[in-house]
Amino acid sequence: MATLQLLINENLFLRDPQETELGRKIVQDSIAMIDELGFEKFTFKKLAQRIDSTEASIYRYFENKHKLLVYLIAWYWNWIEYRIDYCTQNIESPERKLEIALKVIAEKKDKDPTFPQIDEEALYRIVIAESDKTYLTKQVDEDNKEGLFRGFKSLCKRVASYILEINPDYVYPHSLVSTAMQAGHQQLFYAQHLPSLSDLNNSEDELYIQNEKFLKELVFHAIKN
Amino acid sequence: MATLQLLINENLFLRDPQETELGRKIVQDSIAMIDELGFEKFTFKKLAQRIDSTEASIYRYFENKHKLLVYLIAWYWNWIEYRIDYCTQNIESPERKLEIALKVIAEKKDKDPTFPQIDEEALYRIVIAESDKTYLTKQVDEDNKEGLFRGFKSLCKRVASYILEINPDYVYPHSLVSTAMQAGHQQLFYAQHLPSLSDLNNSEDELYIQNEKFLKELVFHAIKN
DNA sequence: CAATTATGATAGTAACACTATCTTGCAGTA
DNA sequence: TACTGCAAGATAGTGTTACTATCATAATTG
Repeated sequence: MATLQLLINENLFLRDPQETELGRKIVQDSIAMIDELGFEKFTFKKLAQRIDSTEASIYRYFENKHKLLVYLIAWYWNWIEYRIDYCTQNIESPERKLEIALKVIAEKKDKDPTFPQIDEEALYRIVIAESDKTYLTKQVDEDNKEGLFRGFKSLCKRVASYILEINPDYVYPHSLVSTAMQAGHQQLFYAQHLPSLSDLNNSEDELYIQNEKFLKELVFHAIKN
Repeated sequence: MATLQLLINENLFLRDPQETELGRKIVQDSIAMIDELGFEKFTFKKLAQRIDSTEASIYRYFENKHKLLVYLIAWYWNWIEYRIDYCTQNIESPERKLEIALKVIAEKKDKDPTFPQIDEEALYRIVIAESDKTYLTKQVDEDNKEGLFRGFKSLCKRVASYILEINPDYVYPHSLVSTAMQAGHQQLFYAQHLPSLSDLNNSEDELYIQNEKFLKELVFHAIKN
């Protein structure tokens, strides 16, 4: 298994954390800490203590904790797009490609040995619970201009293109995809914390399969003419 | 036009803000301020200055700013349920009721003279930009136990019941409704800030109509058997 | 009139989100 | 080997946030 590196937008960091020992530790341990504490209670000070470094050193990699979160979420979406790429190799049928994309988005996330330094399970929990906070801010327009959300947007565009291949007359391909991608996370969160907002039963095995089925039905029914 | 008061869960406040002058000012001006500054930059200190009161006084009404936000969002959902109630009076057909519910959820929000002290337009912008933050926290389970999300859940249940009337075999009525309600807000946010994630064009007149159409198609296609 | 209670005034605290500066140590180069 | 550059550590400091506590005062109620 080859060890790869995902290319992340340079505006997301001051110094590339993938290139140094300390940088990798920052990313690795921030994933663990945000997962444990939640984003609001996570601080650079606590992270510094944990990795036996200093606040100042962390600030040399990331401008602030918001950028670090956006970095992690961007990494996630790049990873998902890479996985969709990988899994749709040599497949022609747009229906099949759409199905695979939805599967990759909704499926249970296990450790990907291609990226040994990232704990994808923890990161997935962060994506579910925190990713909306990356853009629900007053600086969203500036952040967007800097290209911080490129990963999500590019993925959305790609899956929307499958939909247009299937039904060129469908009017809302991007809206449908962005809705489905967010719904996938939301339903997992609801199933766990606000179960009356969801019909997925919170049993580990069934959960992800049901979620995938819900999304597939939603999308394929929507684009049927 | 009768002036009504919505009944809000008592766990959301320490002293009922609807019953005093100061309380109403807190609610009114916090809506304006959160709309202007965004929730993270909004503080009780700034609010106190604006309404010529003190931090301490505001803390006598709301435990903290998170609870205040949850209060505002709860008010909003109660208002929406009241409006759906109002607009579905004497209507039998579940299809029609579902349509009306989606319309009320998606339509442009204007000042409702029934609640003269609330700026519904500003509140709607807050709901779009901030409402997810009410439950995307580590204390979601405790907050939920206290019934803080009752409004949203009750509305979801009601609309889901329309769906089950239409098609008793549809397996994901709650998931579909919660997805649609969130999608409605999300698409408006995307249209304005991340337009490549949406197909709604950001022209004031068309926007809400398109959004409503998107949601209706999504929901009605999903439940068709 | 006395008692209660809402509000205001003021002060204080721990944590947070940085910023600045200076030093150390190490890797590469002349 | 000495020189240079730079990453990281050490330390300190600042303004703000999110509270909590206490006391005074004014208005309302019994």
